[in-house]
Amino acid sequence: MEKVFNPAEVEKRIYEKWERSSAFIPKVPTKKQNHQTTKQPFTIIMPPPNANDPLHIGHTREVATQDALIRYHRMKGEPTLWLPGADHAGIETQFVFEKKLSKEGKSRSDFDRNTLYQMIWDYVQQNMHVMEGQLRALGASCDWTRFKFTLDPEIVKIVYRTFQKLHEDGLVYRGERIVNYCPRCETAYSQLEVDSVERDDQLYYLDYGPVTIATTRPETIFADVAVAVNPKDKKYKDLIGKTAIVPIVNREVPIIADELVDPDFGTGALKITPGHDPTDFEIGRKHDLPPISVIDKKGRMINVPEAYLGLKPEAARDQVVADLENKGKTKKTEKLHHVVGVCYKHKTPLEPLLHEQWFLKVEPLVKKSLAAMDKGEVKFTAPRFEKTARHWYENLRDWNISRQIVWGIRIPAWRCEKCGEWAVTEGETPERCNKCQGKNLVQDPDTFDTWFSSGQWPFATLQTAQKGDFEYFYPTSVMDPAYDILPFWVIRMLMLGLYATGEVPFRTVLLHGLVRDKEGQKISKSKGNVIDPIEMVQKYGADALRVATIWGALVENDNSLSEDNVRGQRNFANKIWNIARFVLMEKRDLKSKISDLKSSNEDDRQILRELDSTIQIVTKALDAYRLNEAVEELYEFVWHKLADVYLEKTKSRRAEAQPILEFVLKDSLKLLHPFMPFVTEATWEELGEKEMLISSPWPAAK
RNA sequence: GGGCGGUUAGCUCAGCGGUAGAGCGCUGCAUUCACAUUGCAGAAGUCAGAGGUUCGAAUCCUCUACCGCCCACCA
Repeated sequence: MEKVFNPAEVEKRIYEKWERSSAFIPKVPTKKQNHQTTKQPFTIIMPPPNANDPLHIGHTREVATQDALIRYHRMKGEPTLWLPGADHAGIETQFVFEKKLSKEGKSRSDFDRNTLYQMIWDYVQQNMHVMEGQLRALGASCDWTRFKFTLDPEIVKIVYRTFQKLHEDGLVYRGERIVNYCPRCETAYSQLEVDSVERDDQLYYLDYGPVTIATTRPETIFADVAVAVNPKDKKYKDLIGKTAIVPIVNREVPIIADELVDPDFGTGALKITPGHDPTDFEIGRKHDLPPISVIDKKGRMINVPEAYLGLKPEAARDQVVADLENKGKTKKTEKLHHVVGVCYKHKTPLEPLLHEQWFLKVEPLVKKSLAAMDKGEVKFTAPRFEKTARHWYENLRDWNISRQIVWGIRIPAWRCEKCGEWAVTEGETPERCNKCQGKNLVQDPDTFDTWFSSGQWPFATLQTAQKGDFEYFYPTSVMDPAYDILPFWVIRMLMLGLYATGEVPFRTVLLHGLVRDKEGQKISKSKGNVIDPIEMVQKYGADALRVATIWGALVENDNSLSEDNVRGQRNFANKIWNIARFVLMEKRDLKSKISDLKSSNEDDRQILRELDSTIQIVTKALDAYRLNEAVEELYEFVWHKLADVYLEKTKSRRAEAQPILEFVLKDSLKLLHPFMPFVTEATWEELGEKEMLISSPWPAAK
């Protein structure tokens, strides 16, 4: 044995050995066996990383966490499945690709839809293997034979089917609504893809005849259809039912009453612009006032007097403000500090616009999800995340699932050009319109929101991986993404999983924290504190990096990663290796069994007692997802109790202690294996064991 | 404005009702006998503050002060 454990030399070989041996593939019992004494399966569907991106340090923690659970349950003899995959990450990936195009002086409009799609497809295929190679380098013991990509045809088919079912059940509808539209990205976003920034704007008090209204967006006055006041507001009581006059265009509009108006804001009178404001849209619908659009999808003024036509809204605002002042219609202005929605990609202000989209009616699905949580069918390891999930469900609005991009699953809906009726299918082009028999059907150019398809991931993967997988492995055991995608993904998986299968998609939700830098700062490119996991693996070994991401903080909490810590864990791996070197220096009795371990020596008895207690603590900690506790306990036992104390004491009676030393080392390797798979397997090899450690049984306390 | 957390040794964090813990860092000593990617010894904390519950509180409750994170259609 080398004096120092060299991870770079063994990791690749060991990973290949595991993979070749089919150790990652679960042994699914036959039905007959399953009725007897076979253990329950343990399943984790891996949150699919973005196919186009290399893994970041956060993925290391995710892999370390899930792989530890997977290896532990596998060693306990449960049929264990960890299903890997990749996500097409619609908007993210299309934007990265468009950036690349723009560097070449091109844009998406230079290509037709199919060409663009194919180009992105090729680009993603090129990069997908990077991520897979990195998962291997980290030691992820996932079942590659069941690998899935969110755009695999069989997955797409499932997504189509779900959409069609939702449509049939009336849970999905086509609606013209105010959506958050980014004129720069030329797509609409959902509630979740909107960031907020605080800003100072002018609040203009404008003369609308009998009333004065306050607005930050004077350029939208061309789209005004009413003025609204709160019905309880005494000062306007007599004006309700009368008319106000929109300045510049001198249009008469009704003065209406609606409780959505806050009497304490501005003058208590609100101009109603249903085409460009969500609240106004709602008020407009209640009062049967049709919306008018004066800003188009490229962010230009339309349907307005010549002087403003084609201007960007900001320019139009300046113009309108000037004209209002000339006409003496501006009563006063004041500064307003408020929050505006911006595009989460570019931070450009979003334009609330009318747009036809597919919406998912969320309420019935929310109800079922909450009920499943009430009944304990899904459990959160941290109560605070359950609170967050409930809070989300209670505030969720209908979900806009259409995106105006190419990269994704195209919505299987066709509109009849003749009568306007929509036909939704499981993917095949319909022959004719169901309503008018018209033959001219045009497919919706939009694609699904990525989260709509990934929300179906647990059942979509299992229904298409191998025959019988869904029946055997679903509902899965643990779902473990980072907590920051709880609202994007977890609550959607629960809703869609319950809807499509009638069962929860997972029994336990374990949400892990983020990896931060050594000062506890968030890791970001702009801060320049990114840590490349592969660089760390090459320098210190995968085991060291993995343990460092688990060490020191609860799974659910954020964890600071410092290179010092990684180095410390590398030292620990070396310590393990050197304990084995010490043990192997003595001639060995290969026949020694546990039953031979009756020793009257007090040191022997003590280390065996301590081993027992370690087994108990580690097992209990793993069952409770307290990985840091398990790892810290093992570190203490192996380094300080075994190496520093016991091993030193055996030096005076070396041969006699050999069976105990060997026994304790082997059990220690088993206990450490979920966390440090490479060094433990490499050491196990040196001990001359026939069976691989990955397939060895988990130790039991006496 | 709403929600969720945090405040424990220089740093990063465990502990969550019974005499303050870990890793890293720091200070001394040891020097090659498995490992210097080492060993031994050590310094270091009124557990944010104030009240309360309890025989007993870092741990439970209330309030206060800071610090985070998430959400939000007062135009």
